[in-house]
Amino acid sequence: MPEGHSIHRLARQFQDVFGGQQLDVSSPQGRFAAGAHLLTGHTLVEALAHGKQLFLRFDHGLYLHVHLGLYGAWSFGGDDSFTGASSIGAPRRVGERETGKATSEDGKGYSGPPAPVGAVRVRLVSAHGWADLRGATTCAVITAAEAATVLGRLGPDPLHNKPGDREEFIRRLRRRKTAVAMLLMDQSVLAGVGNIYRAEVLFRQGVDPHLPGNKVAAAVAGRLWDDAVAVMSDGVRSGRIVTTPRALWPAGTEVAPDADAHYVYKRNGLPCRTCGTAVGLAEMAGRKLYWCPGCQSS
DNA sequence: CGACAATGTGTAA
DNA sequence: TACACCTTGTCGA
Repeated sequence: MPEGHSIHRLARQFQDVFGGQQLDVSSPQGRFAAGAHLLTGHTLVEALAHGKQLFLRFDHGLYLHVHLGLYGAWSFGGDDSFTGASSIGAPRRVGERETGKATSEDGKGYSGPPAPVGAVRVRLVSAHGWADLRGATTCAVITAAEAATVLGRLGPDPLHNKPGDREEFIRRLRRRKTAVAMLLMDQSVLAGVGNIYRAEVLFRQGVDPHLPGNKVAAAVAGRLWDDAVAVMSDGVRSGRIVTTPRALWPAGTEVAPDADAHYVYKRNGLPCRTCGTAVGLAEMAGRKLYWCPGCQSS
């Protein structure tokens, strides 16, 4: 999935290209036909992200709630005014794999959305462009009260970093005996972090992933939060997860090659970029955990 | 072409 | 702990 940075980019994208506009909502695939009927003809007032949850609020008080899950994605297209409204560089796709690649119906020749390709759960159409949702794990029309319930289950989001969030994260992490690597993926402890960010932040802070939450020093927990803020904010800017510094990329390179973008994620068996120890791989609660046994021991 | 894995989560056993 | 969800890119035959 799309970790939290992708969802925050999506919220900005929806606000930019559809905010204040009346939308035609449909479900070409059919599975969301009832929900689409509740929203169509209404105006998008606000797009919100918290962690990996996305909420689109409409003028009659109902919300479209979307969670992309493991492989959901939104794709976009439209005329020049639609593309120009986007503040995130108008990617044609935001989700499991972002791409800036233009599609054939883009730009000057735009004459409405293309025929749906594949299983399009939701299609939003404005006067100037469209958005298609595929593969989401959650897609529902909910009330304000229901949205509040979803938000209430989530921990602080490093991409909001509101006053008190840092302390709240430290409290939630340190009151549990579960391994810190599990807790960083627990959305009620920290909202928006997924498998890549958890591995990379633990490495960058030299924290043993197996250390119980209640054994993580408060200062160390604070550094985990601060690093998540830094690295995820960068992800919102670039649309990619890059956790290595430029010094580790080939000389003269401005953009990190995929092979050099991470310290440990999917680098099992390869030498640690810092100490040379082979990067480890373990299965933890059904997810792959990558770490450096040399740099991250306690 | 089929098999499989993937930035995730909810539910059942 | 297992698997259901049900899309897409990648890799091997």
